[in-house]
Amino acid sequence: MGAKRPTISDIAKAAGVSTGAVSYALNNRPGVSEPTRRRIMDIADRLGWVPSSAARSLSDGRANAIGLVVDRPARVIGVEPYFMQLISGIQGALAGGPTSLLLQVTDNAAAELAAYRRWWGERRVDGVLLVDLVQNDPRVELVQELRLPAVVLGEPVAPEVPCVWTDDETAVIEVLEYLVALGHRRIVRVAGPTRFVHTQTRSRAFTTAVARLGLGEARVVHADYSDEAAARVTRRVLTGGSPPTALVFDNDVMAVSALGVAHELGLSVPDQLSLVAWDDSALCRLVRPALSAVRRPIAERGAAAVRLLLDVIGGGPVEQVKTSDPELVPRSSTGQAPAG
Amino acid sequence: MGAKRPTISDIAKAAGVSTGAVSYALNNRPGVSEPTRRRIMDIADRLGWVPSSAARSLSDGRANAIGLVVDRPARVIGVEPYFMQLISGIQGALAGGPTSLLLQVTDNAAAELAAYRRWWGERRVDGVLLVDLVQNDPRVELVQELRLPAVVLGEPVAPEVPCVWTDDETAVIEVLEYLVALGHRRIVRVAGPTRFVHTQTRSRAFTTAVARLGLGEARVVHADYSDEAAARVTRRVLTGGSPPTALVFDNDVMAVSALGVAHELGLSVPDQLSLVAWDDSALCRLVRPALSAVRRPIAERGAAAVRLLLDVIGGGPVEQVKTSDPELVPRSSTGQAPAG
DNA sequence: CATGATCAGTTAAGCGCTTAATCACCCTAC
DNA sequence: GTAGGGTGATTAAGCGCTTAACTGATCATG
Repeated sequence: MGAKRPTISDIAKAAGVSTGAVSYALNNRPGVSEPTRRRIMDIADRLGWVPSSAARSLSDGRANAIGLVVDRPARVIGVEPYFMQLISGIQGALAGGPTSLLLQVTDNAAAELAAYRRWWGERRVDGVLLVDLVQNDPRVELVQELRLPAVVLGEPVAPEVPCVWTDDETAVIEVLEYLVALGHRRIVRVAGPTRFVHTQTRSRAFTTAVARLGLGEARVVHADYSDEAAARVTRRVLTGGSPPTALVFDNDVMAVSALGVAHELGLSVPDQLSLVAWDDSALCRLVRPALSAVRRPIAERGAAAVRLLLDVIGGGPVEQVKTSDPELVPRSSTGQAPAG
Repeated sequence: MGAKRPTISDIAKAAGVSTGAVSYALNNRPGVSEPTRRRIMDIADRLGWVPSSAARSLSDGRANAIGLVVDRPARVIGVEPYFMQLISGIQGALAGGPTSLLLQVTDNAAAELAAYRRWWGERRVDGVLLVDLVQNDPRVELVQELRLPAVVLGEPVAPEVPCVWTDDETAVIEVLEYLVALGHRRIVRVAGPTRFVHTQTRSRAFTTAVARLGLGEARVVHADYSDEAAARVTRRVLTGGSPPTALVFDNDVMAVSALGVAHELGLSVPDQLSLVAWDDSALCRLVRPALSAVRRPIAERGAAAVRLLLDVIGGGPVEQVKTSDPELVPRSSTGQAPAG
């Protein structure tokens, strides 16, 4: 009916006890007899009582919320399935609990820092999730300075920072070995921006593996995850000297974009050119030929990060959690290297 | 440095005034002299003071947050650029202000209702955004019962419910006329689930226009926005009796999926089959042939909805805001109908 | 039978902020 | 000289909940 929200004192009145007793009862703490507790509980949910988060936060200092800020231009974020999958995973781990997710999308790093600082100041969140770490990331410094519980989604940065990571290096190697087995020797990696730590990690793994496999000099080019940049870079690589027979991308959007470029250049995929996407998604399945991709457990990462964060907030130990390994899903965009 | 968050009483102490004075000063209300106000302000931001949202909510009853719950299966949500664009728009309108966005992704309607109810009970949000309305939507009833300010993103449902809507009907007509001009007469609409109001709105417009243009009986088939369902439905339609020469989809993912099916059936797009997507996105640009699409101002909708919601929360009048019109972006997936 | 324990509650302070009510001045006006 | 009127502040109550400290019983124990 009306818009009156019952408070514990309404319950207290109805039960003929003090508000203190009600609080103890509802929080399952000792101090009230079993029958009284039951009576209070009954009244509480007959009245449809829900604790006021503001009052709770104010008195116990916990916000029952965690924050995520995503700093990628709107242009990119719309296309990439990555974040929505991540958010799905996060919600999965949050479901049922008292904790909510505060989301912010910004388009510059300064705004992101400001958001974290504001949330902290307002005591709006108990902790935050950090994604897309860059070298010497100022956010890491910030959360440490503020003593704001945080979990890094990506790769271990320092032993005192909890994180959830995925073994990308092994996956890079697996992809390379797979391509080499198909006869490819000129393989170019189309990576994301250099500043991201995960870009560097993968590039390092790539370079090392290329050397180990005796493929000559490793070639890595960079784009910004957008289809436009990827198209530009791919076009240049494919029309330059000693063009590669296989391309490995850092996300799915860029790989799909490259498919268009190949088409435009009259290169048949996979007969003349093989393509591998990172981050499998419906996108990869949807296009023709369907893209071979490295599937990472994105939702799992999100869920694990949330669990870890809630742990850390609860005073648990700092851990570095490893997710299940990425796996290569071969589809129709990879095949034998062209002869000669 | 440390993790001590200053409160107004710290400021009061430093300024040698009462906390009341500090509060008046920081909120720009009368009751303090200009010099004192300035002094207080200075101290406040030297100390890096940020108001505690919990304390504020508790005392003034406002949460400074709005909520959005999206109820689509994780499988679908990851692919569709729609929501991320919507969220971008929402954030744009929120940026700079004191209001944050609380997001929840669920996979069933009951959980969605529960989320709204909980947020209301916890006084966590000042208002909510409602998307994907269905016929006689229980959420509308709920927010009215709770007197929870809400803005519907979609179509007007009732005069007392504020909403932001886009003129889909005209767009449907425009698309049809465009296709008819290209010589198409057998046009099938591949729609989203019937339960959504916007599906019905578009279907009605489609049926009416088909009749008016003398195209015989209107054909509408339904899928659930996913690529799998779209592929299934498209396959059936294209291999059935009197196959259409043009298909109009209710989102981008389904259209892309249909492109794959056409390929699989050896139908050349656009020579033998024309395809139109709803909701333009990078997806449409990325595939070959690039998809003709109806572009809707998604981010604009989000931003307008937020502005309206903040208005309503502030006690403003209930309005029905119309966004700019959708526009057809012709690309390579539409062409002359095949002869005969 | 006095002495602790134990149990079931109550009281009241406090979390950080807003705001109505009050107060102490100083200034005009009659 | 005193009533009235602004200013520029202070006081204190209250928002809804948690929790340490306290109160009164009831009950076993030496």
